[in-house]
Amino acid sequence: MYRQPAVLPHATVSGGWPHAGSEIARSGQLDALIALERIGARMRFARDQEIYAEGEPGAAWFKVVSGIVRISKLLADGRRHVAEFCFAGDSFGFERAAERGFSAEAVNEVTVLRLPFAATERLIEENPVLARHLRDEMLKSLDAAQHRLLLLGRMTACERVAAFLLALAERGDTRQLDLPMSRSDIADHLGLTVETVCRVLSDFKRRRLIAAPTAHRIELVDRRALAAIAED
Amino acid sequence: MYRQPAVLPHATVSGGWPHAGSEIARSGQLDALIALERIGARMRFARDQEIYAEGEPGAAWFKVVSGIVRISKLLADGRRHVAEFCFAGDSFGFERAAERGFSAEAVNEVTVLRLPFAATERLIEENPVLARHLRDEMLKSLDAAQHRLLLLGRMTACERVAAFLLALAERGDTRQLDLPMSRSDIADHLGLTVETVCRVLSDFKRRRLIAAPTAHRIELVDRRALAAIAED
DNA sequence: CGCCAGTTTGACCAAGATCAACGCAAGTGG
DNA sequence: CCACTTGCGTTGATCTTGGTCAAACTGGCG
Repeated sequence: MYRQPAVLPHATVSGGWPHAGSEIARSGQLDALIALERIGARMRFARDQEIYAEGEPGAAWFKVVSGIVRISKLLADGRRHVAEFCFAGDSFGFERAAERGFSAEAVNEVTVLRLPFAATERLIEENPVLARHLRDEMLKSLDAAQHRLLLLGRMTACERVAAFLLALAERGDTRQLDLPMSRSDIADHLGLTVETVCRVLSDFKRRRLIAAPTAHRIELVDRRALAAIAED
Repeated sequence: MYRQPAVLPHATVSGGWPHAGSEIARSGQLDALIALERIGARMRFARDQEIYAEGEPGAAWFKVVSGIVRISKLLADGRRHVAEFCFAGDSFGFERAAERGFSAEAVNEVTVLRLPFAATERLIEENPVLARHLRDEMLKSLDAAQHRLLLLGRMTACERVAAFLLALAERGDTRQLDLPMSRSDIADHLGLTVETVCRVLSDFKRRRLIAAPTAHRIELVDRRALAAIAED
């Protein structure tokens, strides 16, 4: 559901198409990242600050350097939909339409690399490795979206929450994970209500699958059982 | 949610990045399609025949020439998830993983263009327009997936069915549309059960929003009302 | 200390799932 | 040509999951 953990400068990026993680192209991919670093501008955003808004023209795509970015959309009647949480190494904002269909906000303190479309386009002409890297990023997003489609279309509340926790754990890699996002962020991401998310978490606590010292720090006690719930 | 209608040889394809439909690149895009036609193999599939299976290695991507392709996945416990219906002009099967995560089957009589990854890779080197075309196809898929994420995450059964009908209508373009796929295909695509799909359709009939001479042919009587239900 | 936003819990409700018939049209075989 | 089967589609009765509404709790922070 979520992409590999990767800190930007030393990112483990995937190679050829369609195989991920091949060794051959790795150095080339690193070149691509260095090239991007040259045309990109680093920017910092504070908690809940807007990186771009729905409806804006949109002249650049982004790469998360650190922190978490929330890609979301507000419906007319107030319902909100959080399409994605982007972690360090993830790319976002390469949408097709002339106007942005979603807004991007910082969940916590965030640093991103802003990459203008025009400069990227130029860079691609002379650097085919970058084109491949970009394609790979899109495929990662696509994969993630497909996985989430399954989650939202066919899984129960428990399954969704379990899958969410496990996905986060795969990034943070430790069994102690912190969720900087609010419960309603999580709910809007999983297609549930705040109350349901709370109840499922409480249920997991009662069943000793997780422990929660604070609301935003969760320990995965019985990872195997969680995996069994999330299955697939 | 769904891409523009497009018959392959005369396809209206979109241009630069990220703007869709720009006139400038159209002829170039046509070149790309002609180039693809050269490396691609046309294949026919009968109703319910498998184009590729979940777990297969996957050495090619595809473009639908005619007919409808169903991209789906079967869960361990029997639940099924239909990720996408692909219509003439749509591309599918460019997944990142070494193994296919979904299977592709023909919904009705289907013709596809099979495009091996290796040959595509080679063609891209010498034909940057193709690279752009491919990127565009991926962005289309991504857009579609995002839209469906919203649908599955936040919309009611009525809203889903209305949106589905309208999306189909935009492709077929007439008010008379036929749904060659079964009710359970539709249900598994919308994250509902067969019964719910039936009930909603019956409800729409009762409210004179649609008429249904047969189960697989539906007339949109009050498109405006349907649009109001689907909203957004 | 008291306020405020976010979190948690409980009581109740409704949308949609499940279970069970039934209808209907297209085969199939006698 | 007609009984019989088979696979969808439709409808109804009932149940469950998760949503809604409301209230209590918690932890920062002025």
